[in-house]
Amino acid sequence: MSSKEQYIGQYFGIQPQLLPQTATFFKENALLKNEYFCRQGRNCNTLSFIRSGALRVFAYQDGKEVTQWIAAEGELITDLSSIMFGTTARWEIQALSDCELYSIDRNDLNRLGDFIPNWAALEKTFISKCFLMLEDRVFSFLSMTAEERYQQFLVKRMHLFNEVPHQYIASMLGMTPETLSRLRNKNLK
Amino acid sequence: MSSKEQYIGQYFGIQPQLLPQTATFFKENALLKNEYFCRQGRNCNTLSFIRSGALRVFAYQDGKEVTQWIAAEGELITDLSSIMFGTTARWEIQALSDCELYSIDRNDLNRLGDFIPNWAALEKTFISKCFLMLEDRVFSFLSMTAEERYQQFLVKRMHLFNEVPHQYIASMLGMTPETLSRLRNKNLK
DNA sequence: ACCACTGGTTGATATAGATCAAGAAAGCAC
DNA sequence: GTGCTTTCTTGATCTATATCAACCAGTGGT
Repeated sequence: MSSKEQYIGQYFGIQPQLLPQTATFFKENALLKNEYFCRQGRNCNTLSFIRSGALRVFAYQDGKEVTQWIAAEGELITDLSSIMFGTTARWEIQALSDCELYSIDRNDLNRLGDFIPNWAALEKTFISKCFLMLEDRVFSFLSMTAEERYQQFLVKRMHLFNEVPHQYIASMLGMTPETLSRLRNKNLK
Repeated sequence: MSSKEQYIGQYFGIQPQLLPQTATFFKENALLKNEYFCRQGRNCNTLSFIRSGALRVFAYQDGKEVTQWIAAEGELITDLSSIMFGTTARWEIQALSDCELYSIDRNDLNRLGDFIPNWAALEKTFISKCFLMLEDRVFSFLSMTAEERYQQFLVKRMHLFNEVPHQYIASMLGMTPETLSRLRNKNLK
């Protein structure tokens, strides 16, 4: 089984016999560091598995960039509103490093339902899991200090520290780079 | 068309001719103030439209109650993880006032797919919208001050101020009741 | 009417984390 | 390597918001 098939199977729980056919819909492509996967206000018609590299989802607020999320190897990236509802994208999505992707466009994504019997249900399941993850994230802002969010991040996604600039991690965690730096320092001692 | 059918049609975009049959799955029931709709750690097998009243979704953190969400008239309430995946509930959900509900249980919810052709897709759409709402909420914690979140809340859900204790709204917005009180005071002048 | 209870306000103080500013390190180009 | 840019760290200060504490205003029960 190709790596591509493994990614897809893992994410959506597609029956093994349908995997090869499903996988043909996903095309390999690449992004160079700093290239945009998608621009706010334009359409984003692509959903991709990240085979290597990392991307950051952000938006501007009062002239500053606020990082909403960082997606890395083995994860999915898209602008959900655009891919699901055909709206313009809510987010800027930019490659933090050279990226290799397996990508499917909006039309093909919708066509998957034609031969995967329970495709809508699989999508529903997938989006529900994303919802629960965001629910946890909201709760972390309601109930935790910056230091606790940092600790939790260490446990869940420590590997990102070696892959992407810390300033973006700080922003994603709702703190300044200075605060993140101090927390790291404090924890090393 | 009954009010029940209107609620359901509005939320899920069900074809008018299927509405009466769909509506029969939803049973009217009521909760008294302070009664629990669902308890953390137990199963939550119900999804309900709120016909009147309000409920609060919360969890305990360090012995304190942290309010994740408040749902009011015209909105849906459930513990998504429990209803979707059959897990135990992540949240405590309690009536803030006497509530009238239209409720469907997990089995019937799954049975809706048997005669509503594109039911899974409708659910997918619904959950996606919830996801986008949470995305906005996360962004509000990343990029806004307590005062700005309060202002945004005023625009979106001001009516809740007259329906539920302010301490829960404060918690949901990620601030203390004292801070909310001061912000309100400041804005009246 | 009275008491008890819950919820809201106000003031004084404390503190986590932001901001501002200056260096230090680490990448990257040539 | 040498310089140039980007990122990270450290220190000094400031500020939004939390905490603690007292008090006040409703509301429901008896």
